[in-house]
Amino acid sequence: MDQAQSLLFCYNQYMTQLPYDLTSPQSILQFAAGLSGKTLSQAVNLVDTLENVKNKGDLGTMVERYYFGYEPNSTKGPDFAEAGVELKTTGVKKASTGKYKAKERLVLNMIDYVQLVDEQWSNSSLLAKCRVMLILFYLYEKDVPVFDRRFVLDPVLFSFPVEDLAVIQRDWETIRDKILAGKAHELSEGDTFYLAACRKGSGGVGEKLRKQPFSDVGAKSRAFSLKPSYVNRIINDFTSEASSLDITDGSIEAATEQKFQPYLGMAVDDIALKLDFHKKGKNDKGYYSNLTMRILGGKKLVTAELEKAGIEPKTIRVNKNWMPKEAMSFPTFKYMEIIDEQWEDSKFYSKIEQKFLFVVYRYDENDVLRLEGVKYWNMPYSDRVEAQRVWEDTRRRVGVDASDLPSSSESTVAHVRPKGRNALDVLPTPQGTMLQKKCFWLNKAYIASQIR
DNA sequence: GCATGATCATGC
DNA sequence: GCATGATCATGC
Repeated sequence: MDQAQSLLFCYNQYMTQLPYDLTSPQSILQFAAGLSGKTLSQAVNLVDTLENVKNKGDLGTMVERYYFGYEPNSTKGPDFAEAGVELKTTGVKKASTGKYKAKERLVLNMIDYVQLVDEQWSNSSLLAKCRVMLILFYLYEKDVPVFDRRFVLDPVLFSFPVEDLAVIQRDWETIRDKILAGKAHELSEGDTFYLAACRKGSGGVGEKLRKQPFSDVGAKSRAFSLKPSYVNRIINDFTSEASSLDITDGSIEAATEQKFQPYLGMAVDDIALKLDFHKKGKNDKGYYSNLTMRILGGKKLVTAELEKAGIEPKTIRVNKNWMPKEAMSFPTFKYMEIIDEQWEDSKFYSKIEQKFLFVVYRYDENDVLRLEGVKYWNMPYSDRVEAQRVWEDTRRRVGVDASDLPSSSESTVAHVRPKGRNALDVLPTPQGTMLQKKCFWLNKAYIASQIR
């Protein structure tokens, strides 16, 4: 064994417990997200000697070996066979508009001219390998070694949308038909729309041409690939900028607030246009919350990342006098459980102990709703004492008569109110009745006093 | 206009 | 299928 192999051996021994579930695409994706905003050498402890630095190296191979901890294969099936996921690592460039664009086509797999003519689309080797792909995007920079190139977009677990699949199948058949006609040597990327037969191989004068089944003319080797324009669509539709909350200078607060900066003072309708995220109807109750999540995450929601960072965003709409339109709800509690709980073990306790990010939208003098500002907030101690009193009063009263719980007139801070899918969404009570689900709420006037 | 009750769309 | 964030709806 040379040094690289022996190090790798130790590494694999150490990694017998992989930090992700090999059989679960979601788990693999989640683990891949750990690369977001980082370079490979930041993500794993790479020893320079492991790879020949002068050799430009293949980032995809290195990611498989050192990040995911398995030895790259060139089998026909997907890289993560159990999960049916093929790993792709591809470069992007930053366009003058600031958006990321594909540096080049995304190569899927080599075309075997002889074998292809015997395949049907449904049993094609292309589909077998690339039905689901985990795509990682790194920023291409010419003179930077591959392991120092940064993964700039979130990874995408990609399967072809059905409407695209129809086009791709036609493209695939177009390519196969050309080989059937003995014209493999005439293949061109321009023959097709999304899927293309791109040149792949050494090229040049000494290139060994490949055999094709229905002609004696040798053909240059080609691979199935997704055209750059198609990769750009994947980037636009499925990614958001990585490191949106990847904290480099240690301040989660600053990183988060920065995300809101461009939208401060902007009318909600304009934010909606800019993010291309629109209210689905009068009853789209999650809209402002989701809009907030998209300001933070671009085209996708970012709940999980925020949770990890210990941030709970709360969207508050206020009128021009800064009075919230609504009270603030928390998770429901179970009547049969709360009676045996201690305050410090309760969900409400853990909620109000944590830090919130208040995202305030305000109706201006002309009744236009605008993003007014964001503010980190924790509940002051004296109010937590009052919240505890309300909670303990609730626990006591659930035991007596669960239908009579603290209302908002009984405390300046919190009250109890229904919160369920509908009137049929009920839970058992100690009295043997079924009662609508309820939760703790922070009073409207209390929130008003806090955002002032 | 406010307190209270009822419910919606969404993500996991 | 359900918890969740949040808003809508209603009656006083």
